[in-house]
Amino acid sequence: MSFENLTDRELKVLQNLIIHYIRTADPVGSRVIANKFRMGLSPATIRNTMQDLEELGLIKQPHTSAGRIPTDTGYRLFVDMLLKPEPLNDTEKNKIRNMIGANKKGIDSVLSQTSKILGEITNQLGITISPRFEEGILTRIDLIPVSDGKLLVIVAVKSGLARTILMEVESDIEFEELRQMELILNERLVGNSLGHIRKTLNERLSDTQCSPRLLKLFLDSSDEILGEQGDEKLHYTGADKLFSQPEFADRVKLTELIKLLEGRRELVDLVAQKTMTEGIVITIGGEIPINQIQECSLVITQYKIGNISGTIGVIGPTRMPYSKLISIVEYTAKSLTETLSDL
Amino acid sequence: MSFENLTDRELKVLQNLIIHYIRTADPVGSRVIANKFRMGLSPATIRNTMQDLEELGLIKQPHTSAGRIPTDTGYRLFVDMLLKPEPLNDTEKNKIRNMIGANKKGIDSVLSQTSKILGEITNQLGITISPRFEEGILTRIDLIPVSDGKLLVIVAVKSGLARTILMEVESDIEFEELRQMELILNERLVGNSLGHIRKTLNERLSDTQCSPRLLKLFLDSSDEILGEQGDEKLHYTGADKLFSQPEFADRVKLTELIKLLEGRRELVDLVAQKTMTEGIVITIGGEIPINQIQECSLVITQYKIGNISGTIGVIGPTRMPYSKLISIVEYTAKSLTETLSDL
DNA sequence: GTTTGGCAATCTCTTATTTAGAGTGCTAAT
DNA sequence: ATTAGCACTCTAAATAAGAGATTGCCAAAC
Repeated sequence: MSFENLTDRELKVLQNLIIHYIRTADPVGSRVIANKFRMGLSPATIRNTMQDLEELGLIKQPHTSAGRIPTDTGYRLFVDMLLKPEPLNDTEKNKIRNMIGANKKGIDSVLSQTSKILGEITNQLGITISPRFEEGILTRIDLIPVSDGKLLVIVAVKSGLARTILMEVESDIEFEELRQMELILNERLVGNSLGHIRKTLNERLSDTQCSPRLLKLFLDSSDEILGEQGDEKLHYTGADKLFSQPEFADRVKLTELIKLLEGRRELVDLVAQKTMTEGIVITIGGEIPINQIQECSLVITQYKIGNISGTIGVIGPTRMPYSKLISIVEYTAKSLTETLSDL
Repeated sequence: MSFENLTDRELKVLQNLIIHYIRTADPVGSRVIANKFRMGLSPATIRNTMQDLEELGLIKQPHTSAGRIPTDTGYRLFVDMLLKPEPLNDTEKNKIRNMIGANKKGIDSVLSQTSKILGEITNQLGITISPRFEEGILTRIDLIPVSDGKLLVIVAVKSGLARTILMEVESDIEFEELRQMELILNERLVGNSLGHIRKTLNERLSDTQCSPRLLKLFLDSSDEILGEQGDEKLHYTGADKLFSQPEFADRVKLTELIKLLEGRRELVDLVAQKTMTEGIVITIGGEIPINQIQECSLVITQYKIGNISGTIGVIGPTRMPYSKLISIVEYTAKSLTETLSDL
């Protein structure tokens, strides 16, 4: 359904209604809109307009004789057409930047810290997902024997990120054997993205004449080494913020949400998929393909470390202050990208 | 206060009361104890005994005309003297072992999985804390230049655990310089525990004649490299289990608990401290020095990986099935230790 | 043709009131 | 020492009553 021929008045009423509802969480009546927003119209007139909006499926009544609340469709229209992003003031910007910069002990801790900031200043659930290593361009592989029978594989990608994997090997592997393998790997793989390498690994290494057992080991563990999806780490902070929101008054919903968060996988997949594109992505209510959070919205965006990207954002009830959140998430991603390129 | 001169009857009544209360979460009245537990005494007699127990501070009434519930002291006595550990059956044992073994992609994922098991089969909040690296005996240090200006430090300790730290260095460090530093570090530090090394680092390296700038860098980053407290990772799973318990009916308590969990640090410190000793440690209610969870109990124990130890256990309301939990936590720790030494 | 005031109707939310039930503590009898 | 009996207390659930909000619609006003 297209809403292009909505009158100005209808748009204005919808906008005010949503703004007010986001603030108060109470169904909004015609009187409130007429008085609080000084539209120069009587409640009765507003009522008529509201009836129209309801017929269009943009707002609804929880029950007769309550005011109206926005539907998902209403929020969608609001977000797409009526929303004016609320810029951050300097205090807020500084707070974000300082908090992200405060703790530079590695990317993981920065991300954890970032989810905390997001949670804190948005009053929603802040989430961060670690970079999709797959996208990284391999710059180097090292094979280091540590203790007996252990081999440490170091996969370094552009922009200084590195992953280490500890592998089990037969204990009688010769140093020279390793050296040679290392050489071949670097020769043939460097410069490509891990994801690409993983897909084409067999061909790339097919005609080598290095140690067959090492080769086999490497091929067998390729998923682990090169990063098969599933190792993106999810950080979330601010669950307590959601608890105090009226939409989570229902214990069952709360429980479901926590289960989802603790399960991680499902959420990571969802978010990762939604954010293949650049810029802020907003997903509202039923647009989310996960049952447990269909009364929630997602505001997410990408951050970058080198040419690898990851995702940050917030989850909260559909009744969330989108205009503010967009600015916050955007700025936080920007700051995060900067901080990460620093280190 | 000592409770050594409690009569058999008093002990028995206390025991039954606690057992029943743990099951039902309802204050237990004299009738229930007299009838359900076939003590051969009338409710009136039980009432008298209960009055004694109340005077001793072992049980209390939520209000007149409710039954009694145990106090923290009561639980303590119960745990120390009256509890018969409930052995696991084979099904349970298998489930634990299989689930831990199912996912061997590195210690972190095993620990995460373990917290999940604990949560699931105890119906409490399962927690795991990663090994205290400090206790590890250094077997080797590698310094590997990765990209320009990045140095990867690999710290390997006994039992095949290794930690990697990515460091910033000046980009014109020579290979030979590194090699030499590496040699010296290995020579002087290997064989000691990281914690010990950290404390004595300055003396140990004082009279070396290796690259001064590398030395300085290393000394400056020693905390990061050798493991200053603070990097023990906390995994927890099963928060939703707690939500459905009546003791968390109060939203505020729930919120506080979540905040605590998300804060991590405080909980890690508490648990780590409680578990310096071997064996199961049970901490009940007010014995916990954290306000937010004073109506909770902790059942924790150590696991080992090589000679390094970490902690696992459960958190739940003081009204928890201690006798079962002890067995579960104990067996899980044992299985975990085995699994970890495998890999 | 819009817009508005008026008003009955509807529904929720809050607060009281009542009632039923459980458990205690005490006393007197066993 | 144990127990039956009983008045008393307090909670929890059910019911009732009342207050408040908002709507939809109609007829009047602009």
